[in-house]
Amino acid sequence: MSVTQLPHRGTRRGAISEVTVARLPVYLRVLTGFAESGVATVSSETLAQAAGVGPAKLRKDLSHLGSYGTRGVGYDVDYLIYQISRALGLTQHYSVVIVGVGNLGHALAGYAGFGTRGFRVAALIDADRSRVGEVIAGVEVRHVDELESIVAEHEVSIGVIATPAGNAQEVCDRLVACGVTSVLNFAPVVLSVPEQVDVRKVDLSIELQILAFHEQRKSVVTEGAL
Amino acid sequence: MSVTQLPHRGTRRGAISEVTVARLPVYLRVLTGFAESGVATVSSETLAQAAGVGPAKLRKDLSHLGSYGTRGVGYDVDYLIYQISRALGLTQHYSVVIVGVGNLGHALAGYAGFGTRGFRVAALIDADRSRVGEVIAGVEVRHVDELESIVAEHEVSIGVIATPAGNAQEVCDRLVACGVTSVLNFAPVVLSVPEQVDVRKVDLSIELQILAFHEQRKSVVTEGAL
DNA sequence: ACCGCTTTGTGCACGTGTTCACAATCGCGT
DNA sequence: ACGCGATTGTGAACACGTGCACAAAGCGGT
Repeated sequence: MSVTQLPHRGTRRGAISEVTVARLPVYLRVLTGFAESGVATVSSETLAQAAGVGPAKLRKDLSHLGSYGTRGVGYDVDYLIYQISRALGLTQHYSVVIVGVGNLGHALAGYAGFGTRGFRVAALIDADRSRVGEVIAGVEVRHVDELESIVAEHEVSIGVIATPAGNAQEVCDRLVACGVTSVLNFAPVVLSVPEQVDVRKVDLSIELQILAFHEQRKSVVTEGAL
Repeated sequence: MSVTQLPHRGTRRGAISEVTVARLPVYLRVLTGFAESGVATVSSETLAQAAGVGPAKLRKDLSHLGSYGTRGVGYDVDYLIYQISRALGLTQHYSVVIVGVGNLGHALAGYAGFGTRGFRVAALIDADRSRVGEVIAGVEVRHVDELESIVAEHEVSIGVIATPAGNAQEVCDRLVACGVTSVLNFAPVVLSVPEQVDVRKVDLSIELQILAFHEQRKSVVTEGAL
């Protein structure tokens, strides 16, 4: 999973907490699965188990969006999907640019999650001119020199950085300079951005290291049991 | 960033908390950068800024591993790198298998973070026989039928799942059945695993949706300011 | 040897997130 | 119309993470 890079900007009154927001997409996915299976209503018990959380936490999370369940019955699947989508802002449409068309950028471009649910990949951007013009998953690769004009033209609000670590900050600065206010960073660096920009970081190496820690803990425990 | 899928298994006495463990790899990376720049000692102030956290939090995190700083001076970069590495269990070696050689599996195989720091990719595994034998980033692709024997032979403890969503749970079950105790899941599903297995999840779509939420919040605020 | 400057390590207070337990509420059968 | 079983929504207790503020402790200059 990924972690926010910046400390919480003061939580507004009545706002949904950050941890809750992070869980809503999971509920949404599970609910979509139920909907496709033809399930019409779910209890917090069932939904919570499918999402891997406790029922109480689930109900409290959902209660922050409003009272969309009916007591004694549960939640209407379709209606809850709509409400969560709305709370997450998925009823609007967002244009995304992916900068860096290496292996990772390639994978991201092909990722199904991008096309659906309100996200449209406006362009793939790379510094290597030999890749420019190539079409990946229906999207054209364009040169990084055009970054500013692409962002302006498509009203891009979300930038995905999949460049090598060395270029990430520069790319980020350029994105921010032309109005991008959310950044998803795959490069292994800590980006510095102005206050109002949100950065989320996905870092392979960090995930592995966290797993390594738990592995080690397990072996120590096992030793201790001998 | 990514998130643990399961609730905290009871925190052991004297253990390092989960949030701290998640930050240690960041400190480690920043420290490595300092070391390469020839910096010998850093203060909590400097290190914290580079890592994007507050100085107090940083010191408290580090204090959980022991007293490795010297007052009035700061932390010895090399020594601290060693201590964090040891705390994370990176002084040991871990064998990893990557299951699913699509775009994402390809990207992961090529990712530099895997080769270094105690992680060795034992094999790439795919269900498509036409890919078997291919060599990616110096690692051979082998068929999923051999999964169990590969895991046993290389004493694999960490499995990376980069398969389509539909196959993820099955692959996970097989990995767990032959002794893998840590799983890094890129497939957009909630895996169910036995108690002692750690699962971490990296989910593109979830990250985007979280960013979408913040984007929406910003535009609402902007509207309100008109 | 001492003093003052710097920086760590940490006790304490605060805020946030989680869990429990239960009252409020709904549908349904009679 | 009414009562019963089921399930939500939530107040209150609790656990955990964060940030402040300061005492403890090292270094260097005199």
